[in-house]
Amino acid sequence: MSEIIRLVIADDHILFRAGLSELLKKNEDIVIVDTVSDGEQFMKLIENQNKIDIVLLDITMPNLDGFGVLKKMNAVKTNIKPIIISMHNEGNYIAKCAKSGAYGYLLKNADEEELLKSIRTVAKGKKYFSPEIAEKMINFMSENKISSDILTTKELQVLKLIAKGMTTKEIALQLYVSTRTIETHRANILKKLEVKNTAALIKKATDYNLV
Amino acid sequence: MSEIIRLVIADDHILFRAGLSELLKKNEDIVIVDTVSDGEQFMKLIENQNKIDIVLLDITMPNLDGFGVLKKMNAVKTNIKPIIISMHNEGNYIAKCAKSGAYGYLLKNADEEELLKSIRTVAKGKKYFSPEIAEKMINFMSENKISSDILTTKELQVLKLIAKGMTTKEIALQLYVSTRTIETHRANILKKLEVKNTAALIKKATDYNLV
DNA sequence: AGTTATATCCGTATTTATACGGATATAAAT
DNA sequence: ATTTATATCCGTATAAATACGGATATAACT
Repeated sequence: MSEIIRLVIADDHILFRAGLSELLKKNEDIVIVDTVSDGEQFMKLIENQNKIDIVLLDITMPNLDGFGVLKKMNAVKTNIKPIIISMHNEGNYIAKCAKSGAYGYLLKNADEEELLKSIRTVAKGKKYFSPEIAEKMINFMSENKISSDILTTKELQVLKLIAKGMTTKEIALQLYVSTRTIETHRANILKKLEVKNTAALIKKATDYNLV
Repeated sequence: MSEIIRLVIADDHILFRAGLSELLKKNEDIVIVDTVSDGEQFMKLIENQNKIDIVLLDITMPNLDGFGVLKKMNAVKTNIKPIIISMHNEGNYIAKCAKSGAYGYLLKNADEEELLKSIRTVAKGKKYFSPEIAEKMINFMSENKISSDILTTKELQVLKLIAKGMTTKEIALQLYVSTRTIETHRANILKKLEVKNTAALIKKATDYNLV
């Protein structure tokens, strides 16, 4: 806890910003450098002021939202580590933030302990995603698990080879059957998964984790 | 801590099984119903014995591995909740397990606290993935963010429409350009992503989260 | 001023994939 | 014993995708 953590809060809700400041102020190792109410203000801030370790970043903000900030920060060279604070708990959002360079993701109803834990973990350069967030991600990822038994084993085998980029002819050779057989399999697979062509097939198959 | 948690360990490493048993035995709310050394044994066990709440499941086992067990358990009606214990910390594995119905995922070098926490959380019917695991998943998800800039915006746009199952002709109509233009785009996309056909393209595109 | 990247378009040809309408053998299920 | 599902195969035909070879206009970068 020796090092001082310099922190900025970017959130358009005044009360939330204030409450968060008060709450963090109590900790000797954390200094609130500034608070801003939208992404543009934040970007202006970091142009002049680069002694910032962490920004607590809201997703939904006017002018420039959290995603926008993440994007711009990727372009600019900076070592400010963003932690997303959001009401959205859909795995959708979480993955998107992670990909955009977020170091953490907190729900607004997270408790103080969780908040401090994430700040201190991220300050050390490590990413932190709470078990609760992990659960959301898991649920998001495991939603799509239907239709793994509507295909026969042969069809599934063929599907996997298609996904590897093999043509009908190549598959037929490898499986020691006629190309017509594979053609029939393909037709049946398309029908069963209710798609019209290979592109949609592979999209669906990967979405549903069949390949 | 009131309720008794009935637990089975499925792992082919004798010492690990034993150690785990000893460790868990100390807790009054946990009872080790049995320990087995492979998936087949476990499946036989649950045919007769259904008073099991949780199984600690190793991924790599002889005869029938952890994935196989998860799969079979999906088919059979049971309320045994599996927690994966694995040496693999690749997000790859974790996501696969989550999709196959795992309630938790622990690394073999997790500490006692973590283990108990996950067991008790899962016993309550909630899923539990440790922050460490969450981090791996995040890293895994954000690893594949390459090549989102090797495609031009137009190419990316076309790629997304291909993934939706649209044909070259349909895409051309929608974008008010010639089919030849879309053909060229397709060719360039294939070349850039180093794939030979649509199937492999969509596979790679989804893997790398481009669509 | 010259290169590079992007987006657009075309000809010719071949290869793959899809559509439609069949068939047969086998094993499992009722 | 008959139906059902699976896996295999074929003819004919069209649609779509891929492989070559080009080209032009524009904007951006050096």
